[in-house]
Amino acid sequence: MPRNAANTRKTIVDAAVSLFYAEGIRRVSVDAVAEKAGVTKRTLYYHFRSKDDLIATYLESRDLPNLQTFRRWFEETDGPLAAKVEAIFSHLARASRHPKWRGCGFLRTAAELANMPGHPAVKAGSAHKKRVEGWLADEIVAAGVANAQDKARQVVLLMDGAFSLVLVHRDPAYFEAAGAAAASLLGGDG
Amino acid sequence: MPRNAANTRKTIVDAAVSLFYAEGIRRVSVDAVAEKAGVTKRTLYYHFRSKDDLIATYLESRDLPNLQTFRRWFEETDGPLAAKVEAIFSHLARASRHPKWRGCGFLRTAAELANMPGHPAVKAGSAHKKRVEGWLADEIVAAGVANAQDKARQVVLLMDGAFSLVLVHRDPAYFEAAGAAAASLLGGDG
DNA sequence: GTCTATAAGCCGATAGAC
DNA sequence: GTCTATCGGCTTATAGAC
Repeated sequence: MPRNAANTRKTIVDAAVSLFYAEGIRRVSVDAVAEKAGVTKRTLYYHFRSKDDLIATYLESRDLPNLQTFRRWFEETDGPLAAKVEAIFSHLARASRHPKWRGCGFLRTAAELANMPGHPAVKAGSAHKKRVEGWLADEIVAAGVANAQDKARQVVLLMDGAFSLVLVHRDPAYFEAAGAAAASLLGGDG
Repeated sequence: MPRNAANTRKTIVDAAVSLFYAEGIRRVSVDAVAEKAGVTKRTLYYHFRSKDDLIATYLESRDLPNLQTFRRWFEETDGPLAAKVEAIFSHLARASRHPKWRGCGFLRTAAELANMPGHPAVKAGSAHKKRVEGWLADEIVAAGVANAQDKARQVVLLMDGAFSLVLVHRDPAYFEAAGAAAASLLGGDG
């Protein structure tokens, strides 16, 4: 594959994704991203205005892939709505057992940038979370369940609560408990 | 008040609490904490082994005060269990409107230290969250509601989900929605 | 126990060559 | 568009005086 500009840019973003997720955005230096991408820092600054720009690009690059993963887990599961939603939580529980799991990159970035509410990366996180909530609402409507907006919001509250508490306690049981609660409110026990 | 050792130590911890919560633990330097406390860096390092030690002390110092605030909000509210628990969420929604609000310090620290699971500060956060969950379970038992453990866990999932999503979206409505959901599962609508 | 001073290295960002 | 080289400043932590 020829090394053109778009290609180099993607290589840098991939390196940023890997390092920022693994170690946190403040802990990872621009030098480290450049080295991992196999380019010099000067090249990195040719493609990105600043480290903040790179951080925002990192999260924007994860929006669609993460949403698609949720959709796939949902669609691959047979049964009623409650079972399909609960399957998302079961997959997250399994993922959280992996030694490289570090919680939700969007939430962790918002936590690291809590003193900069208007930061583009925080906005990217907000947009992603809204997209997930909106998609869930659409699926709940499609399943003919009432109060879809309220229920979608409760599901994402449980999901992001589990992301946070599993990160704190390192105990996947919080994903299981959240999944059971989500299934229950979607009529999974009826 | 005489400036003795315990006094100096407390002054340093107070400065750390204020700065670490406002700006994040990685963003705040030891120099900044020492300056805010009105001591030199050498004095700070006399009282604390390292910055990590100071970070852990910061969170440990917030365990009891935060729990006591929750208890007070709960006890000051008249009515059934569901209303008393929902009041906690209403107070959090109000607090989150303050311009200096930055989410939950325990969750934000766990997010910043996600690559160091055994860090003493993360353990302090885990202990605090367990204490809140345990206290809620006790109150649910005392109110004679069934499945107290499961319900306490669902309440903390909703609460920490709201902490996270209000930080991302800067929208207190997530605290209100979480409070309504918590009240509902505790029989508030029955 | 608190001070002044500084070590030793990493940080984000830039200059200028080609 | 990518390179080599480096700036000025900030970082955690320590040495030695009193």
